[in-house]
Amino acid sequence: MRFEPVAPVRAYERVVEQIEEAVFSGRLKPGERLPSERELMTQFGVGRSTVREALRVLQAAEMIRSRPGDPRGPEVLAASPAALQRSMQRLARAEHLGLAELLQFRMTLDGSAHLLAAQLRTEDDLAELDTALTAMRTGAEAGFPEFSRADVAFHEIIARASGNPLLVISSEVVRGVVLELIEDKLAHARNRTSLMRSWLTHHADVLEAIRDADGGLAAQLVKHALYDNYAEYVPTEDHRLLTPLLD
Amino acid sequence: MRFEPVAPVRAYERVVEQIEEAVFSGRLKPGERLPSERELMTQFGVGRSTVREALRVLQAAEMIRSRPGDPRGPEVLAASPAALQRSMQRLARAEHLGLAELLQFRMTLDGSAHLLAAQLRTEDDLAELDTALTAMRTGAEAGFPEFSRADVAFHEIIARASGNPLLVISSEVVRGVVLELIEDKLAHARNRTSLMRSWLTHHADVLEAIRDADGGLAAQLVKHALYDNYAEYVPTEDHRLLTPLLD
DNA sequence: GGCGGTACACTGGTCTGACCAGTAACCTTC
DNA sequence: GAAGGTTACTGGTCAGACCAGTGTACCGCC
Repeated sequence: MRFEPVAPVRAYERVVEQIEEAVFSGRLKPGERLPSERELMTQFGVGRSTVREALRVLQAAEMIRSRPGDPRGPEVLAASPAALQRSMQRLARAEHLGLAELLQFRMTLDGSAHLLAAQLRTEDDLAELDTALTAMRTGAEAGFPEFSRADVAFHEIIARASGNPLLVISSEVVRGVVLELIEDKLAHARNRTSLMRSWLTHHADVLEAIRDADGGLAAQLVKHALYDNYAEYVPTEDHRLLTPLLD
Repeated sequence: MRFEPVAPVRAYERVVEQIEEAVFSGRLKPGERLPSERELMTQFGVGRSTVREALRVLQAAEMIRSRPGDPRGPEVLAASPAALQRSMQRLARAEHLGLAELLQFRMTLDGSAHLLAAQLRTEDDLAELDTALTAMRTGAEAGFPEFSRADVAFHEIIARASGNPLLVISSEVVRGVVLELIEDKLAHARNRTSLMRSWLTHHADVLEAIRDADGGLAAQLVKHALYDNYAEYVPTEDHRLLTPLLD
C-alpha cells in the first residue's frame, strides 16, 4: 500500500476550478460576463486578492479578459490557440529550439495536413483555395503584409480541409514561431519578392495536386517548398534533419 | 498611415516581463531562487499584490514554483511541456475535440517521429530500445501501470531519436489527452491484457523496422497499431478521418 | 420629442498593513 | 554529537483604501 503526496490546495485554485468548470460545461458561454470582482468575492467567500489571483490565472490561460471600468464585468473569451502559442514560444526560447527543429516539425505538420486535405477536400474547399490564390496574386503587388495575409489564409483553408483543428492550430503556432525567428532576415525587400514569387508557383502546384486528390504529391510539394525557401537560414550541419522528410 | 490600438500596460505585466527575460537570457537558471516577495516588491517598486499577481502568471506558465515558508524564495523551474499540455487539454475540452481528431493528430506525429527515427537512429538508440522492450515484457506481468511506464519510455526514445524535441513533447501531450479521454474505457482488466499483448508484438515489429532503417515501414506500423488499438472507441462516422493515413 | 452633455455609481488596478501557518536554520541542552 | 525547541522569515489570505477610467441614466437644452 502506497500513499500519495498531499499538496495543499490554495484558495485561488479552487476559485479557478469552479470558473473553469462553468466555462467548460457551457454554463458560461463566450461573450458572457463574470460577476465583478467584489461580487465574486462574496459569492466565493474569499478576499479580493484571492479572486484577483484566480482571474489572473484564467486571464493568462486566455479564458477571460477584464477591462477596468466596464460595469458588465470580466468577459468570457472563446477558446483560442493563443495560450498554446505562448506556451510553445516560451518552450522554444527556453529549450533554445533551432530553426531546424521548428522547420522539421512544420514540414511534418503541413505535410500531413496536405495529405489529408487532398483526400477529404470538398468542392467548397477547392473554390475557397481558388479565391485565396488569386488574392495572393493581387496581394503580391500590393506589398508583403497583404501577401502574407493571403498566404496564411491559403494555408489555413488547407489545414481546415484536413478536418483536424489541431493541425490548423499547430501549424499556425509553429508558423508564428518560425517567422519570429527569421523575421529580421526577411526584412530585406529583395528576399521578399523572390520569396513571394516562389510561393506563388508552389501554391498553384499544390492546389492542382489537391484538386487531383493526390495527397502524396501535395505533401511532397509543400515539404519541398518549405525546404527550398527556408533551408538557407538553417545551419548546414542541421540539414540532415530535414532531408529525410523529402523523399 | 495607420495607427495601432494602444493597450495600457499593467504593472504586474512589466514585472512578468523582467523576470521572464532574466530566465530566458539565462541570468536565472533552473533551480535558482527568486528573491522573496517582500524583497521583489522593493526592487520593482510596486506593492506586494502586484508582485504576487506577476508570480501567479509565471507559476501558471510553469516557470516558477513557490512554497510557503521556504526562506530561499520561489524556485525557477526548468522548461517543461506541462504548460503546453495544460493549454492543449483546455483547448481540447473547450473545442470539444473528439477522439478521432486526437488520434488523427497522434498518428501523424508518431508516424513522422518513427520515420525520422528510423533514418537518424544511432546504435545507442537501438540498444536503449532493446532494453525498453524487455522492460515492457517484464512490466506486462507486473501490471498495467508498470507496463504503461515502459511503453511511454519506448515511445519517448523513438521521439528523441527523431532529433526533434517538439515531436517528443507533442506526442507526449497528445498521448496524455487521449488517455484522459478513454481512461474509463481502459479500466477493464480484460481490455488491458489484450492491449498489452497487442502493443508488445507491434513494438517488436517497429524495432525491427527501425533497426533496418526502414522509415516508411516503421511509420506504417505505428499508424496501424494506433488505429487497431484505439479505433474501436472512435465513432464509426469518424473513421474516414483516420483511414487516409493508413496507406 | 429628440439630442448632448454631464453626474454618478461602479469597475478593475494598485497600495498598505495586518495576521496566520508553515519552513528551515540556528541554538540550546543533554 | 544528537535531539529538540526557538526564531526569523516565508508565502497565503484578508481587510480596507484610493485612483483612473467606463457605461449609463438622467437632465437640461434646443
